[in-house]
Amino acid sequence: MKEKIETLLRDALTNLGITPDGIVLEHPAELAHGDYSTSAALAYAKAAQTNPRALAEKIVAEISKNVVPEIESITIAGPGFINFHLSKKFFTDSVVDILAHKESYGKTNQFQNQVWAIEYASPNPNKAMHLGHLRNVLTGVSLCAILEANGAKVIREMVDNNRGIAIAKLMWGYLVSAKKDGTRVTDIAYWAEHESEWNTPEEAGMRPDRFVDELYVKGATECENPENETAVRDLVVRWENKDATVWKLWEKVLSYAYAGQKKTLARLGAKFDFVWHEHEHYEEGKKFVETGLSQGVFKKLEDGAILSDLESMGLTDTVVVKKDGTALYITQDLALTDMKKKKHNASKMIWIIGPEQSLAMQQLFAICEQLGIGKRAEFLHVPYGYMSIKGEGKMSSRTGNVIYLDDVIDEAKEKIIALMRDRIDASMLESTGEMLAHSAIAFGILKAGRMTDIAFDLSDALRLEGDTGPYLEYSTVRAGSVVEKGKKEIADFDGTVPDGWQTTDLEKYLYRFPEIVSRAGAELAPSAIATYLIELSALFNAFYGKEQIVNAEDSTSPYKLALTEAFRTTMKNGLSLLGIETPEKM
RNA sequence: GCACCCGUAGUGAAAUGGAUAUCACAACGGUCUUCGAAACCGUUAUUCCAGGUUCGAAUCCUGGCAGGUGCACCA
Repeated sequence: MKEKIETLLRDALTNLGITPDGIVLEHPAELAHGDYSTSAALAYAKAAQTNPRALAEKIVAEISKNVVPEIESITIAGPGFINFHLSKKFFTDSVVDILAHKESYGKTNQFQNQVWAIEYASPNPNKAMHLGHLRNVLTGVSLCAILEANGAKVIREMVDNNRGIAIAKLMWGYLVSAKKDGTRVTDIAYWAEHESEWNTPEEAGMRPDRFVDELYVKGATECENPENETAVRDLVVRWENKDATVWKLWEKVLSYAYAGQKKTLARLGAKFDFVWHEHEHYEEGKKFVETGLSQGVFKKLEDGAILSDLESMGLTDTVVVKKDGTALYITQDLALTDMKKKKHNASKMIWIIGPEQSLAMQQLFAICEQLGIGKRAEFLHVPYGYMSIKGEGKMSSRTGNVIYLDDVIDEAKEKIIALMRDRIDASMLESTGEMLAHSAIAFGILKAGRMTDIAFDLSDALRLEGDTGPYLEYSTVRAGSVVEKGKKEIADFDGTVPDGWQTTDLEKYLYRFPEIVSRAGAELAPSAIATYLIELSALFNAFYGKEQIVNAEDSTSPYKLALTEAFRTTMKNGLSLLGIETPEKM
């Protein structure tokens, strides 16, 4: 429809002797101003040497020579805006279209035949997931869904940083403090022979991630004592030398970490096609550095460290290998990027990572280009705004100012279940509570612009009224039960506009959904979806309040039901692009 | 010092360069014997400052001010 009107405008302008170099056609903010609006008359008035309103009238006269059935009327308003009002039939047809497409309504093909490899989440396996991970995971889940809806083949990836000093601290914490009888053991050989004397998370009565979290903190604290720190460093060295006993211990603690993270990630809707484990590629990076050195991409400093040469790329330099010859994050990222690219043959590679990594990301991309791993334009860092805890300032795991994700979800769930207890079947409480808790938290984060800093307020995130996930879910579920009640009448809808029907604002919004999906994809903006869903729900709830939908006496009732079902379909599809599932009842 | 991000009602947020800046929370006042009140209807209140570009600026540019982040051998 949009293209159609644009063509009409372009032809009209050409006929008037104006060469249009671009036409702005948009949905006016006010529905009363029509369905599409253009400012072309304002923009081209000067070129036409006339005033905007006069030009607008000429354009309208020109367009009116053709009969377009979808356009009911064209009006001129304000300083010279031309407003297009679409016909009742157009809206009814769009409702029919939604009902026909169901789950696929809203899909576009703007990224057809493109492969996007997206890295997100990547929590370190020595800690339980906390609020600091939240925005990353939710943004990633949503963007993957949005890109898929726009036709891309999406590969979801995570990097598991499973080696190094932090993991060694966790191993040490487990060794010295997880023994069932509470005694302290530092001899790893003894552990290997008497594994069953150590607690499992179940035996300790803890969730595995929290078990790990506690042991890591214990290990980190122990390292304040130089003697212990030496022992921990020794673990790293022995691990790198593939000492079988150390590897056994390493695998043991990691298995607990993975078990915990897997659960939390699943609760947030995060799925992965590939997990890259650091231990499998961390040594590869140095080869790239050596190649780069011989090609003159890098230079060696007097102290032995190897430095980038990025001045020509407009970036500050960074060390790629330390003076002692050991690797840095960027060293292995070179190898990893190369591996990812070769594996997926991706047209676009995306890193969803916090904004503080911005410079490091640009450096990585630039170096990859210098080494011929890929072009800078194929790589994209997608950052997001900071999140602070309201009233407490920045989150810090060091100061113990940590809020665990599972606790937040559980708290929301408890509150929701209390509310639903009398209303729905007991067997559904758990799963519905989980869905709604997730929706409250996910929507609370995703409705904000991606780069907007958020002050996370726990009580605000657990809210159930207003601009919230549960509000959207409630609207959708309520629509569902109306449709259920009128399932006989809905069959009477014949796809035509009922007599005496006045087009509703709800219809004027429903058909825009695919445009919103397209914009969310182009701008990598989940918030575009979120904002649309709030507006759509408000329109449905107002419609619901004003109209009786199921009414045997009312000849428009079948269409109202069809409209309600179209709303429900659009909401479900929209929510799923935010990673949010809709329950049947709540 | 340099670079990047941000600044919108009391609070949290929205707004592809468009018309009277939108939504929610909070506050105040209404609406359940009738399809689900987690809802609806109404009232009050907002673009950091100064220039500039433009027919038109919360949005773009310049300069301030305030906040955040990063800047080579940490992860």
